[in-house]
Amino acid sequence: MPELPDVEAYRRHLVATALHRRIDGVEHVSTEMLTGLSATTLRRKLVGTSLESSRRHGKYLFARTDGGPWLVLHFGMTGRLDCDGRAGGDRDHTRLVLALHGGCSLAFEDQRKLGGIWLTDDVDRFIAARNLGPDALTVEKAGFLDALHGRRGAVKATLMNQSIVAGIGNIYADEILFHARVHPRRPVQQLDEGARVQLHRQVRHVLGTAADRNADPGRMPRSWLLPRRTEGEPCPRCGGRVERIRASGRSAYLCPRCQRR
DNA sequence: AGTACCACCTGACGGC
DNA sequence: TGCCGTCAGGTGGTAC
Repeated sequence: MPELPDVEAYRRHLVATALHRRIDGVEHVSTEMLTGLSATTLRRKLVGTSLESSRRHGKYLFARTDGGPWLVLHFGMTGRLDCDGRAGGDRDHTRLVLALHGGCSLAFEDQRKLGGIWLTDDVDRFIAARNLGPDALTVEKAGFLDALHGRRGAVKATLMNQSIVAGIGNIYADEILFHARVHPRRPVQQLDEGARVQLHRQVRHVLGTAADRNADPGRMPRSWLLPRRTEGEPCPRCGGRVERIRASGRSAYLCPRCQRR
């Protein structure tokens, strides 16, 4: 599931459940998920500390220990963060568990192991090293226009390019383009200033709304494309038929009547 | 700079 | 029930 709204929901969940609790143990460490980091080091840096604050940039979640370093999580396609299920819902796919003093255990699960776990001393350097663009939820109009400036590619590929703007994935790219009434294959070049401003508005609106609803697909507005992501379903706006095409190597759903090429 | 394709890994689902 | 192809919300590399 994890695009920006999901990661933001995980961050809020972490803040509500796991901050300021001593980490008594680090369990179920999946070493395949660690890059440039051993399970021993991870344990040594985490046990006895507590998580004191959090950040998110695009699809990356950061949690700062009072010992200094930040724990970094990326959720790939199947990652989840859960602090309720004390026994952990999903032992098979659990990749990291922080046993918290007097509270729940914070469990990171990732069936397909496409996510990752890191430690970093400097979040901004971590972000820069990965070449991430501005965060899509918080980027201001000027920053967004800047990011699009001079781009010649298809608009959907551009929105999903994490080094241009960070946090938009396949599902929400479709949702944003549906609201902005732009066809996914439309070259960015062809969007005038007004269309770009509208696109920025929809980026913030769609991601913000989804995050506030915990990225729960069942809670998305009926006026959205998301509940209608199936070929032939009625467009919630015009009643036309939802179409599925291939765009930038992924499935794209759109309403061909609302989103002209 | 942009695109298309492959790989990573582990499934779920439909057709036969 | 088993086998096979296809698809899945991410990212990184390669080749053109």
